[in-house]
Amino acid sequence: MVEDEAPIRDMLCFVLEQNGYQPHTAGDYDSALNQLMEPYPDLVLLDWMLPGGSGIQIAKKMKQHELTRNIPIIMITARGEEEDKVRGLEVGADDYVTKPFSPKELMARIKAVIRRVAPTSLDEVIDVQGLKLDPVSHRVTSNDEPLEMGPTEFRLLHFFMTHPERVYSREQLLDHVWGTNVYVEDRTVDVHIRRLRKAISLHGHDALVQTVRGSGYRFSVK
Amino acid sequence: MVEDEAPIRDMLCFVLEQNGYQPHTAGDYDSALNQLMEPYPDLVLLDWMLPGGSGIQIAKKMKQHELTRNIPIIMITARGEEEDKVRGLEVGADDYVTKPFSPKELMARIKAVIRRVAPTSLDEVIDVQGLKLDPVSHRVTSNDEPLEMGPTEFRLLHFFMTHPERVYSREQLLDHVWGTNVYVEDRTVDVHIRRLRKAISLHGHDALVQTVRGSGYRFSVK
DNA sequence: CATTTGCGTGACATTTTCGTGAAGCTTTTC
DNA sequence: GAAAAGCTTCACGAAAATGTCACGCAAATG
Repeated sequence: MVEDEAPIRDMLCFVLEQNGYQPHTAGDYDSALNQLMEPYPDLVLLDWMLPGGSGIQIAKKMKQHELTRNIPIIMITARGEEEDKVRGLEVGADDYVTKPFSPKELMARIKAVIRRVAPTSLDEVIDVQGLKLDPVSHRVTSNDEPLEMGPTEFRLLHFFMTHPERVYSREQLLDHVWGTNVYVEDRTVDVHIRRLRKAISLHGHDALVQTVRGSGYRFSVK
Repeated sequence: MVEDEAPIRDMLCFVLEQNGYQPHTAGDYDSALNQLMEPYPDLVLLDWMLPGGSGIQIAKKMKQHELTRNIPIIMITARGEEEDKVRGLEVGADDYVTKPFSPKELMARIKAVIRRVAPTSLDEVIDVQGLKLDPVSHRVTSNDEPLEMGPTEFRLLHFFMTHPERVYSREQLLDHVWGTNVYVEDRTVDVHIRRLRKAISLHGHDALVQTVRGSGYRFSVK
């Protein structure tokens, strides 16, 4: 949370902790950028009205660097500051709340953004019915037997396992797994889906990658 | 979407369809007003710079009539036209975007407006008497038992469940579920209605899809 | 009650979509 | 710098989905 006024910081911290989050705060530009890498946040609450107008600077910096580009941003604007909203959304903020806002509204937006962007937390071993993926060691096992796959298949599986129970079109998968602004044919996804299925088919785990005809693919336990 | 320039219309249509919306377009005042009632839109994207300054006229007309008063409006303005923005918000626009705008910004605003106006019905599981539809995972269950159906039947059911207790003619259903400018026979709807009923008949949920003789179909709990 | 109108239903041809193997090219590895 | 591995595209066949029609039944009409 980047917010220069201490009372508001405290209030927000209280609300966030009440809801099970672990807020880290920053009051100015430098402090905010320092905390981007350590501790790496799941979401940034960014006050747009920082002294010196540095809110937009922070957002821009985040979008420039690979590691912080995908951290979702919710910006906090004052009512009526329409220009700020426009610029914020242009820069890539995912959502915004307008001061004054109710804690309930803020929580709803945080949950919505996190659910959309990163349903599962990072850097922990993900286990779905014995199919385990370790983002740190870059290993995948099926009932503790090691599996082999290419880099793209690994990223694809990682994305799927952190975003389960949700349909993604081929273009969305290209955006999330390949990266934005990559000109690759839609159907290329099919081939990697096939390779991924083949790679994790050992104990029938290929059934987790499901085709949703006309829409895309889904990673699901059901 | 009311926009007089065809290239921009096409671009916006493309973006909207990519994001799962079903845009209907109008290029002028008359065409726009005609489409307000049929097909009844969930949201109006209104270009403020229509020839003859008729953008504001459309907004005024909408606010005068009972049935169109509550349809949210997002207006599209040129950068710097502050007076237009002020007048637009006075007349009752819910939000605005400034040309040129990024697709991401437009989508964020559309979602924000829809969420504010109709908190439910977006990305949430819809449950009608045990018949559940999850727009995110693209799943339908009847008393928690999974149901199978084709893409068209899914879209049809999704439309029905978000617009219950209201009769729709075959042509209206074609507009909303198939999309504009599709030349398909009216009677084709019958067949898909039948397939939908069959698909959700597990626990008698087919009774929710009702025939209104001479008028069309209705999704209703009564 | 006879007729007309509107709707349900099964079948079928066509189109769309997806899985799959192979080939060519690029990147990485040793 | 050569070999291996990986990525992308293409082509083809299989499967699913779609649109249309014909027929029969049921509801409205008068």
